Order: sequence, then structure tokens, then C-alpha cells
Amino acid sequence: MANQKIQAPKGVSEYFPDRSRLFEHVRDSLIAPAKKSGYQLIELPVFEDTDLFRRGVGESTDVVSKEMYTFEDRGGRSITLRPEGTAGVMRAVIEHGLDRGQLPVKLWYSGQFFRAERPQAGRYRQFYQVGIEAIGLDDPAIDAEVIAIADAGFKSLGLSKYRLEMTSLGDASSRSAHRVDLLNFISGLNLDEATAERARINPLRLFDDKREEMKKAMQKAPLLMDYLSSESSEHFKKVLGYLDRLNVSYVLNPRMVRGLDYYTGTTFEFVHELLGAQSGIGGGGRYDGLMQDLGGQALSGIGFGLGVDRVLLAAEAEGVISQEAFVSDLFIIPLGEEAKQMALTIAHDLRGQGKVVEIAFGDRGLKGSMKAADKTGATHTIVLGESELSSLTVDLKHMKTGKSSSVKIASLHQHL
RNA sequence: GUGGACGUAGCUCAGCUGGUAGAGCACCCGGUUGUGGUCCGGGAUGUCGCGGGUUCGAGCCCCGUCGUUCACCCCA
Repeated sequence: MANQKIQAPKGVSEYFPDRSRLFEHVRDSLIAPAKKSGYQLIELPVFEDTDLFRRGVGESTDVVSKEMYTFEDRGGRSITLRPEGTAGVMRAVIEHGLDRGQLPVKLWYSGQFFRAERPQAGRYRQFYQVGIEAIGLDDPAIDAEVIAIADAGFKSLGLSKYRLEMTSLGDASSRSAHRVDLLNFISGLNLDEATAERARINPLRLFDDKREEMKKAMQKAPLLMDYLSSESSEHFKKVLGYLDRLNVSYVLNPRMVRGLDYYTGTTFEFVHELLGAQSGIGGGGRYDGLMQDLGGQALSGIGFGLGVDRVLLAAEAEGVISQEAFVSDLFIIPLGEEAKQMALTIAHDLRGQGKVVEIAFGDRGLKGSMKAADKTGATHTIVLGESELSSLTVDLKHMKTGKSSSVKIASLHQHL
């Protein structure tokens, strides 16, 4: 292995020019609607006490049981790289008493998350998510607003080939009533060992089986939606009503299964049509018991997480994201040492006035520098040589038209 | 974690039944002294992912390993 090249760890996503600009654009677009809705940034560590995820996300989930990056730090503590965002936010809210003031607490976050899965199209071991959490309000209107915020982010990017799937997981009483009947139904099925094991961990999982015979077998299984308590049912209906009013279209999917244990009530998922097997571009829901489970007060909450990597893939698949070039307003080509110093000063001044300015360093020669100017896509170019230094006047060349005009250096900013 | 495909210059790839590597794009220089995008000429570039094996000889065959990719599982 001595000669093995060092390369990035397996399954990570990386972005560099020019694609990094698209990534940046997607990330910023997805979070913009949340900022406009009064959500505020919460910046958290990417690693947490392992117990946080065990208790928050749930031992029975795949995420916790086999996908976490867990290690022992030098003090012998068990640390885990965050596999999702909500648990960490709840921890911080409880720890710092953010829930002691006015409710709801409205937060947004953005950053890397980690899951030790086998990489695949749109599935990475380190991936990027933006998300929001609204804590301490049961009003169905906030459910609708949260969902509409996610939808607005997708729409602002020009996405259209996706759908919003909705369901309600109801409250505890709804779920336990359903569970009895579902288990009873499943016991009547002839399952192979792996499937039986999945059913044992979480019977709802069987709704998600991709095999045709299983889909058929589950056709008559009792649906949780039919077991909702009147409160849950009422709440969900109102959410749907608000979404209608907001013109956010959705399809009901009573067979939807989510991978995290904390979800209750309103639950949703955004699925893109042009992606491969990993087609979920975002998802979320209510988690009315999570806060208390983690030792906080009994506050409800709702939030979502959106996969920036996948949304970028989706935007590219739809062809709606443009490589609008990073363009400088001015590209300066200095000829000689004195000119270089002058270039530095001019650039500094113009940047101070908000202009994007680049300088051709390195004494490349005029022709080479002009080529460089062309490649950066700068809108204007000036050459700084002896005559310009003495006259303090330059020929400001507009690169698109090829025409140039004589301009005083002091008034350059007016022409950019 | 399971299974399939793949791994050759910065990028996309070619390389016939094994005889020690090529193209296009990109990049650099130049086409008479200070103005780009087209065109023309010239140039640099790879331990053919890594390790081992078979062979007189392997980019081409075999094994292992690392990685990529697609699917399962699961999810953003």
C-alpha cells in the first residue's frame, strides 16, 4: 500500500468549481424560504453523545442499529457523527433552555450528516442537509407552513417533477390499536426469515416492500390512517385544508414508512421522479414525544430535512439549474512592476465599492492574459502599461462587444 | 451488509486473438514588438487504481485489495 494514492474516504460527496456554485445555489435556495418565515440559524456540532441518537432516533431503526459512525474519543466517551438533525436540535434546545421563552421556537440548520451505508446514486456516507424545526406548537397551521416552506424551496429552484406524499401516523392510542390488528394480519402471512425479522422490528416496514408479491399480500393489510383518533384525524384534515389553500399539491400515501422512530401525526416525504432508487429529496413530520423522551418538557414539534446533494441531482436531471458563470466586473492586466502596484490599488478601491475585480498576476504576457480574461468571463478588461500610468486613463474594453472606450481611472467604477 | 458492472493522461474515452500506450477536449508556448473568443503550428502530461500470480513478455489472463457505479436493504 506504500504507493497507494491518498483519496477521499468511500462514499463522500465533494463539490468543486464549477459545480460547487450550483451546490451553493441549491443550498441557499432551499433555506431561503425558512429565513423569510422567521426561522433562525442554529449551528451545532457534527458529533454528539451516542446516547442522544439511541434515545432520540430509536434503537430499532436501521440508522441507529447499523448505520452510525460511532467511536470512542480519548476520554473514553462514546461519540457518534450525527446521522440526522432533529435529535441534536432537541438536545440543544433542552440543554440551553431555548424553549423557556416564546413558543414556537423556530430554527433552521444546514450541514453535513453521516451514515455508514453502501454508497449509491444519491446516497452518500457524508451528505448535506438543510432543515428546520418548529417546537412547541400543536396548531395544524404550522404543519402546513413547514411543508409549504420546503415546497417553496423546491419551486424556487424550478423543480416540478416531484410529488409530496402525506400521511398521518396518529397519536399513541391510534398506533397501538392499529398495531394489534396489523400484527394479527401479518401472522397470517407466510414470510421468509428476513422479512419476518423486519416485521418484528417494525411491522410498518412491510408496507414498504418492493417485491410485487409482498405488495399484493399487503394490499388488504389494515392501514394506520383508518385507526386515527378523532383528534389526530381532525388535525390531519386541517393540515390538508391549509395546504390546499396554499396551493401545495400532495398525494395521500397511507403506506408511507419513515425510518426514524420519533415521528407522530403529520408525516410527509418529497419524492423526485427522475432520480434512481434513492428518490427521496426531503421529508419530515411531527415528533410530539421526542422532547420529553430526551428529558425536556413535553413540547410537540415538527420539522423537515432536505437533501441538498439529491436536490442538486434532481435539478440537473430536470435541466433547470443553469451554470450562470461567475463573472468579474473587471479584469486588470498590468504590464510591469509599477503597473502591478497600481492594479492592486485600483482593484482594492473598486472592490470596496462592491465590484468584483480580478488581476492577472504572473507576467504572462499580454496575449496570454487576454485569454485568461476571456476565460474568467469578466465583462470588462483594462490593460495597465506605461501610457496608462502616465495619463491615468485606460481603454475600458467590453469583452462581449470587443469595443473599448477611454475612461479615467478615477471614474472607472461608474462604467462597470 | 448482499449481488452485478467498471477502474487507461486534468476530463470523456480508444487500445484487435497478451509483445512494455493513443485520440478529442482542456492546458502551456508561438503565428513579428500593447489586446481575447475562430484558425494554424508546436509542446508537456500517464509507475494503464494498488499488490501478487501465470508467461520469454500483461493495460489486456488469474487472485486479492482499494475505489467508482447500479440494484437490494435503508434513506436525504
